[in-house]
Amino acid sequence: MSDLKKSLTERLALAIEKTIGVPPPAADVEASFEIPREERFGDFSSNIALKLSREHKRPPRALAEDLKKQLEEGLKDPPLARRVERIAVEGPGFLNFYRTRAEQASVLERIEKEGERFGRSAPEKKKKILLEFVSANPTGPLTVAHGRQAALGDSLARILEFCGHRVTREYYNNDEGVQINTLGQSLAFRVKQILEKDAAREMPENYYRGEYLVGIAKEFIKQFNPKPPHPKDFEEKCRIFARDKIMEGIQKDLKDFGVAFDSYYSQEILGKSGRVEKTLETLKAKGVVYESEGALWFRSTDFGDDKDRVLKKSDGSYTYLTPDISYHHHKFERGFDELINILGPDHHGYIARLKASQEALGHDPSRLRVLIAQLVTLFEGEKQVRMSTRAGEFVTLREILDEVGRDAGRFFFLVRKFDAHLDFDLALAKSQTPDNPVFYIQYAHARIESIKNHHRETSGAAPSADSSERLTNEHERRVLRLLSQYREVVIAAERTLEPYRVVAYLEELAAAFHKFYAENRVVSDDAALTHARMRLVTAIQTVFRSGLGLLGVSAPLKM
RNA sequence: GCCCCGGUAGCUCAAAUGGAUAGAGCACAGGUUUCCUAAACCUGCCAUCCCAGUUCGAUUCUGGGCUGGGGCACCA
Repeated sequence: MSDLKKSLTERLALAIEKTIGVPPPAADVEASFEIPREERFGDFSSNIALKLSREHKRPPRALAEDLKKQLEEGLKDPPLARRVERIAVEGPGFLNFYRTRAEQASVLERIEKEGERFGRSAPEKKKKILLEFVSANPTGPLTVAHGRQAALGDSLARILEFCGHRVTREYYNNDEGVQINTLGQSLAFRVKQILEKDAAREMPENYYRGEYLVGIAKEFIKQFNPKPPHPKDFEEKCRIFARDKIMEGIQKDLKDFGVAFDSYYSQEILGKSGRVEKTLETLKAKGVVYESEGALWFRSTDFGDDKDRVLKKSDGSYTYLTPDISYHHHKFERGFDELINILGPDHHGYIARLKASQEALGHDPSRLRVLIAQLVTLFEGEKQVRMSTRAGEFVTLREILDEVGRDAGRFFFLVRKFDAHLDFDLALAKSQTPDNPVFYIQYAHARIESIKNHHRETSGAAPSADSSERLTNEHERRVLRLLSQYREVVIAAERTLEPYRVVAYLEELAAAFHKFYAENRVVSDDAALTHARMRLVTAIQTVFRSGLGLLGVSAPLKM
């Protein structure tokens, strides 16, 4: 909350007390403030009169007028003096606050002073957060779906860090289990296929059929020179080889996508640590585990799940859930205040049981937040690009990187809120035209750099006086207003865990800048005006750099 | 059948805990450059799935319907 908003909140609370006799809850007053959608409704707006009118049986406009009178008393003195120009009652009973010009322009000073830290705010509570994302099984290359999760997770981490939290980016590596075994068998099959020229044999339905295993098979042959008949450990060798090769590829893709994990948490190591058994014992001790039909069950229905879940199958092996429970238990034990998981839509049924398990273990389930990133549909212009994992064909993250590059890729993955389906138009992302929002924003940033260069070459000394009061036309006011909203946007993105808010903001700022630029010369004969406008565009550039940084998109100086 | 996410302009999406005349971009039609990058700008056109309810006020909340996607394992 900005200090002006805070002062207004306090003043308004006092005014309410004087007008209706009782002090209102501070939270209600604060919540009544918003930044109006439209500029003509002022810089801040409160709907408190509308809210109070029912309870106090007074028409909202009349009530608002009374509050306005009380508030106007305070405009002559600090902290509101020279900051609030006027207060108006508008619409059905909104109280609208209009800042003075000096106050509007004061954001420039703040940006100059704070630089890239501008927009940061001290969180109410600084949290230690574990953000788990991607966590794709190392059975094949990363797909577009993982791309979205990677972009989302990394950007979220940047936003949370910007807001003062400590974030650990973690990848849970499912490096053992049924799927990895199948992967090993699939590679063994491919190797034999090559060595024994046995291409006619049908690959079993459940095997990983993607072409990428053929390449890995060739590498395997080159390295080990295996000869039939294959020894007993052949398949095991294949399993390890395939798994590790694929994981290498995944890590390379992530690196090239600009996503760096702080840690990779191995399911295999977890299994060997004895932690899973310990967690199971803990659950047993809590009395939430029972035996039935030869299997071991978790009574998750006690914690709001639809049905109870099997922990240990009747064949003695664990389900996927069991080590995962242990893993999340360990996350809490490692001292994180909050856990955030980003999962694909196929996992949504999984959330309830995972939360149930953590509650059973004595953790507050609300400290585990699971974000479901909805599916991505690829388009090439109008035409949908079909993906089918089963046939072993899918569009990979690598292809996105090769086709549209890192910046456009990341940007387009972030452009919608994560719980909405995403249409990703490859043709648009590739295009270098004004319809492409990435270029639109980056171009604005580069254009400002160009103005700065021009200014450096043509202008002499800067005027000493503060000339920001010269920024009065509609474009300049619009930009100033947007700049002062940046902080609120970042805070909203932090609260909702939605980076797309930053995207939308940057698009708006870019539009405002381009419009300003089209109508106004920055560098002119008027030294004071030039100075003021240089400050303005420099401030815009700072915010672009900051905002693009939160998305993990570069801010080029030249295009 | 149950659960989750959706349904807003021709298309893709916004809209703060229920607020003011529902905003953008694309597409379409037209226009703008002696000047800091035309990768830009300007003008015009077009919308809340349906039916009730709550409310001073509903895209937002409630109920019912229609509709798109995903999920409902001793798979991972």
